[in-house]
Amino acid sequence: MSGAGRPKNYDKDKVLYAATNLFWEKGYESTSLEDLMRVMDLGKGSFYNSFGSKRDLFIECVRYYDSKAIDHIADLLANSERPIEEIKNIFRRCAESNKTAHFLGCFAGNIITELATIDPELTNLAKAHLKKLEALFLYHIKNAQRTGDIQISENPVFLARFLLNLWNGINITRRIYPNKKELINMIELHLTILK
Amino acid sequence: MSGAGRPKNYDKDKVLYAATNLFWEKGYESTSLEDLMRVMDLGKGSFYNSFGSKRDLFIECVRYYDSKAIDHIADLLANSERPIEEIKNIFRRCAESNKTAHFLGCFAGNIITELATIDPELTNLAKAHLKKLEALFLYHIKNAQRTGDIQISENPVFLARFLLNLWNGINITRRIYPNKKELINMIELHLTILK
DNA sequence: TTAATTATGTACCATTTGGTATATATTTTA
DNA sequence: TAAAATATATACCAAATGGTACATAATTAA
Repeated sequence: MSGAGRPKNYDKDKVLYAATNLFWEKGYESTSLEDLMRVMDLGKGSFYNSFGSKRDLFIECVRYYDSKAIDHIADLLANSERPIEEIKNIFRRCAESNKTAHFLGCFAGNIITELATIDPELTNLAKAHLKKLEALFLYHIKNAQRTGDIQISENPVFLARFLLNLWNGINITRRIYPNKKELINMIELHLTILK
Repeated sequence: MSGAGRPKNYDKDKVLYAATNLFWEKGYESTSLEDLMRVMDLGKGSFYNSFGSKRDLFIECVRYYDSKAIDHIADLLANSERPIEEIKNIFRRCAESNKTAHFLGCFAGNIITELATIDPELTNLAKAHLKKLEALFLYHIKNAQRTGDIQISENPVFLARFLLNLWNGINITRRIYPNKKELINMIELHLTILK
């Protein structure tokens, strides 16, 4: 099935997941190869044979995260009877995160902030992710305006970007105020626009 | 005037300014001592004699930036006849930044994002800065509600945090859409709340 | 059963990192 | 003018960095 040669001794999905979580926690530069090899449980030989370089692995991790996260949210919204309410609940659940999740923030937002002036290619991967998120918002806002689920007649492009900015803002604000009490009212105030 | 000993050969304000700009551009970890010594035009001897360590210098830079930036905005608002309009204009001017400013973003937001899970002490300096910014918003929102300059009766604490989140969101959104056209409508949509 | 193929473990490496030690230079104070 | 005090320049350093070379192990195809 998988051709000749010694078989891989690890589960690709598992090591990618582990690496992604580490990059998420520490950022790109502050994650060392030693760290990566430890959490992936891989030796140097396997690491470089399989992933080429730290940078290549990072790219794979971002793509891995991108597809998983976007698929998840797309499914959530596609299977909801009131997608706008589901979008609102996604933001509300942000406020209810535990401390760890608050301090981790959004993987894509973190990458953009760390690498904006340092590595445009890596930054673009993260930008593309957030643009997909915005596109999901836009799609469901347009639908809701058409079906009458929301009454606001504002340009849906602006509304989607408004939500993207709420998302991005929370990524920083949640580190300053890592608890529901301090976040939820600010978030609800944003959501009053979507009606 | 300044006691015995060989006098310093550099302007403290200038080297601090140069170091701050470099940290702003590259972040904490990605800024090397070599980089710092170059932009500060200092040798190793002077560097360590005067600033102790890279980390100590960073702390000085954040404090330096914090006081300058907060003083500037506080003055702007204190000297305005309609502080709420001035706040709105601050956000509008964000949208009008040049590409460089868009990619640099907010120094404090960048620090929080890079160091949230890595260095709580450094992160706290940046958090304190953004809390001061929020406090300025709050002060002038309360005033405007009292004088009738704005009519909205929403809890001013929530309104101030709403603006803080707009600020934080722009820090990331501006990297994705680094131009006025793509930012201004989203920003204006936020500002419609403040009336 | 042997050759081809792929994975793994290990020893090694050049570069860069933040930092120290120390000799020397320049100033003020006594 | 000598001593004390501070600044600067330079040589040096240990540790960590990402990465390579290569021998060996494990599998399949011929």
